[in-house]
Amino acid sequence: MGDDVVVMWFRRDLRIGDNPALVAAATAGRVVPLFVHDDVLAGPAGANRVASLHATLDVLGSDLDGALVERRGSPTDVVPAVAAEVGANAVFAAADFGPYGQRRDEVVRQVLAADDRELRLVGSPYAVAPGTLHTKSGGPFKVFTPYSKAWRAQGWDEPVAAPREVDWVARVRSDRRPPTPDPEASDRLPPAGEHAAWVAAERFLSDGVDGYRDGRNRPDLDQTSRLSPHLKFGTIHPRQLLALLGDQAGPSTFANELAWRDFYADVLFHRPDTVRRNFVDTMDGLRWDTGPVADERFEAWCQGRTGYPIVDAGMRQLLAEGWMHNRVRMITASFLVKDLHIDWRRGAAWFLRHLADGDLASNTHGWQWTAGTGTDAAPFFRVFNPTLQATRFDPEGDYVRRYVRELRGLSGPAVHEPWKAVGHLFGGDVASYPAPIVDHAAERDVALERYQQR
DNA sequence: TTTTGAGTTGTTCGA
DNA sequence: GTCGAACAACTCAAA
Repeated sequence: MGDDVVVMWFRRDLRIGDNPALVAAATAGRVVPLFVHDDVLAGPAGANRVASLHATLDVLGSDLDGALVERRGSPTDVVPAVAAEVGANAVFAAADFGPYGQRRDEVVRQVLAADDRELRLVGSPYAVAPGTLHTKSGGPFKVFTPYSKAWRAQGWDEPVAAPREVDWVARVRSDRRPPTPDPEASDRLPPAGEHAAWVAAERFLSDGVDGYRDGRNRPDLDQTSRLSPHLKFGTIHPRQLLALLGDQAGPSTFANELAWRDFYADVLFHRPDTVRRNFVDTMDGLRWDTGPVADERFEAWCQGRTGYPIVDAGMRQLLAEGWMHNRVRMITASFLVKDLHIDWRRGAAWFLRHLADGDLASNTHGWQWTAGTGTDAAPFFRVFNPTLQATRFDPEGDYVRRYVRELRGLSGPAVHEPWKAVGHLFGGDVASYPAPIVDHAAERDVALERYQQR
């Protein structure tokens, strides 16, 4: 380590342990740790994700003894400016494979190069980086199962230790952070930062992972990993989780979920257009409802007032916590697309805004899967029945009662079908709950017809 | 080139 | 209540 100064540009890898870019930076010289608040990325981020980001940066900042530099602006201006300001000959970062990140990094690379500085991308937020795996004929995978086999065969690196000593450059100026849309949002979110990620990971892997395969589908139970916000901000890396799983990683359902994350990142990397466009263009003729009635229904869905308790519970959990149980994400998404016939893009945008863990690749392709426009487009006749899903996965109705206060007077699974209850027998609150805004059986037929006609 | 088997997460119907 | 079949037919991945 000489007198050289380098910049470590943190993006979505907000941790010190197992951070290959940081190791490379620390080896190259004295390090200026930088985070750039980019208004382009902040635009679609709602209060929950902004609060989650700020809380994560607070922890990282204190872990770095206050050396973290936060600037606001476009990274294509800010990163070269900071590099020039501190006299850095190189900027280190983990690669970003998203559509915007790819364009941004290419511009940053060029601007830096014009000043004889280097952008060095080391590592990625994935166990297997997008673009790595190919079918035998050389193309990208479009089906998950063969991808996951190649993914396991590929394997992943061991985690790297945190650099023993980093010579952080102190006292570089920071900008004021952009304002938080909702200052109270952080009170509703789980603890952020690298240490909290480890606590969550060890809790889950020591006593949760066994019940995960079946329990993860039960929103009334707490049997998911709750690691998605940490994976989103990189306070933990999937490679670290796979190492903790050890020999169990092979068959485990949880490792499979990590493979899904990598798969969708790979799909988006090869098809950046699918943020807006259908992955399968044979679905482009699908007719979506628009206009005032559709807008009113969309609003009812957003606010959790559709009259279908499991849907409303999920949508209210999203607003309250910036997180929704995965099974319920599928139920609510299916309801928007198949029962309300509203374009998956509107639902995807709403989710991305309000989810603290909102990830472009997983969110986009999760929605496309539900809409039947994405990978595995064939079984388009798969329409979730919200009441059947509710009774199957929230058998006692505990999840619904947690988020839909009006229905707390209904006990057991009766809460899933309030239209069968006689309001006055169960106290006044049930009467204030909306009647179903559409009839599922009828809308199911409409959806099937549209999918056939397209 | 052709063939073959398979594809996250489902629902409904009828026996 | 439980079970298997049908749903409609397409595309992918590998042999």
